[in-house]
Amino acid sequence: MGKTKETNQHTLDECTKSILPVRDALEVLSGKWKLPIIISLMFGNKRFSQIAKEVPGITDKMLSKELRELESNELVKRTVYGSIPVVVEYSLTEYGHSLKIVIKTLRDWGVAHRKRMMVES
Amino acid sequence: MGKTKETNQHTLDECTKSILPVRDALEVLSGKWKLPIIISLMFGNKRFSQIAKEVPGITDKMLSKELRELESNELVKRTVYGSIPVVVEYSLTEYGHSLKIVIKTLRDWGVAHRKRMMVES
DNA sequence: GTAAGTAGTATACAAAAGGATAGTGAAAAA
DNA sequence: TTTTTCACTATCCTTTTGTATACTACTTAC
Repeated sequence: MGKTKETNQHTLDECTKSILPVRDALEVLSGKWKLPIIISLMFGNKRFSQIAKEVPGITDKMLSKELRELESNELVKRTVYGSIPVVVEYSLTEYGHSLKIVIKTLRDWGVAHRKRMMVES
Repeated sequence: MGKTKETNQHTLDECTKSILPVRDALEVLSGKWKLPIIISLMFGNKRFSQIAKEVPGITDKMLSKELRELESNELVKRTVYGSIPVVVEYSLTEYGHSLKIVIKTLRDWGVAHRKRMMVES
């Protein structure tokens, strides 16, 4: 009786210790568009319309909203050049680049997942 | 002129090659609850109400919905024992366990992210 | 003169995700 | 006898996400 309860408590603690940081990460990264936008910026600094072309399916409204969120989380930097015509460049911050390994891992899993789905169908 | 266009086309292709698999992964994993549920099952097979206790804040409705989706993607297995009372056990499939590295990477980033936020405030 | 590109914003709407609360029916514990 | 446990489902509601379309004001190219 005591044993079982202690064991449960122990795994619950360990469980929480894993869930909380993952939840912190998800708060910043979750949604359909943030990671694709970051991936596009990993290949170089881009302007608004360039990102729009490279992230298939995104609308201007979503891109603008997501860029603002990424900027407020210090993952992306926005720089304005000149005034006529206005040119705006987006780039990854150093912190944004720290997501490289997360993206690589997720990408590898995604590749395997797609293969698996192909075989099944 | 030709050079610039070729270069752009090249990075666009590479970019797409990264975005598509990440998008495949996100389709299965995105949302607030799926990864936390999987983490809870990484610590052992569980019954419905046990998962509900270990994933802080989740409602029965969300848990039931997410478990069904995870099952249909073959990440989670649902087993019914006996009939009175009904006992249902959830477990990770082997495929579900392949997410271990994804979760570890995300967790590590989340830990660093939380530290960073603490320092800032 | 017209179209396309620059970086977005405004508006209206539909769909999906998530939250709060209550209820089911049978059994076992208080 | 009332409560608790089990594994959910039902209903209603709000918030978030996403889509579609049009618009701004200026410049360059055709």
